[in-house]
Amino acid sequence: MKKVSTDAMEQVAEYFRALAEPRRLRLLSELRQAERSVGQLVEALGATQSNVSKHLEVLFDAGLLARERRGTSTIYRIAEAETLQLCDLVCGNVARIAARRAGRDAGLGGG
Amino acid sequence: MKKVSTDAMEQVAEYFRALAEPRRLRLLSELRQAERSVGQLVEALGATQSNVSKHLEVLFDAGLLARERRGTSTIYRIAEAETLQLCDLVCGNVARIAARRAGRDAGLGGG
DNA sequence: TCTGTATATCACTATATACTGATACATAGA
DNA sequence: TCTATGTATCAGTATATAGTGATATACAGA
Repeated sequence: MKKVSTDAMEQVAEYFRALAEPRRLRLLSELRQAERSVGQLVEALGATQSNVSKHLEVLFDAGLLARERRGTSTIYRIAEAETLQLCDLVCGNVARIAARRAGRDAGLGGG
Repeated sequence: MKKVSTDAMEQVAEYFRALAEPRRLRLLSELRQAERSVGQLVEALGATQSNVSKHLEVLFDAGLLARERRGTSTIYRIAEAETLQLCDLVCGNVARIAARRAGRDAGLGGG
């Protein structure tokens, strides 16, 4: 009888929304390897500094990233290991869905 | 050295985007218990038929739901068990982030 | 075919947000 | 203080999408 409140539903939706942008996934992918400064991430993505900064803010606000100042730089890193676990799970789901579709398109799965 | 393509990144983002709406999470929550017709879901959510139908379409397009016609009704169900696993993982993450914030607000975590 | 029911889609409005260039803010060094 | 560098934020535009009521489509029964 586990009932999920509307408020919790909104928080979960916000969490997903933070992950619902290719650029932000790129940022997580970069940070997966090691912590990085904003400048390094701008370099890696080839986007504007303003844009990267804003995306980092969204991920930080959602609780996905942690940050720390070192001199004039801000260093970002992934806040929790579970975030990566989530990305892996989703990648698996997406791959499976793509495979299912491919099978259907080829007429293998039957309908 | 696992490199993720931009195309895959967009697909994953689309997957997350499908989950980034409270109403769609409500729909998944309903369908978690059992398969349902559109009408039943309209009743359960108290939303308009047009709105529910559109959200179901988004979830279906993202590969999260399966559907089947029975007479004049369309019956929707969750396509894969992994989808629920994902929601559970995210709920855990959100709860942990909320707890971390609460601790910080109360000045327990130190900064 | 005609009627009723269930669902999907259309036309439209309102809102959110991704993006950019310019600018403000913060820190380091001379 | 002045200059340089790194980051965050502002102002403005373009686009995506959530929401609605109205309408089209699909099926069941008489």
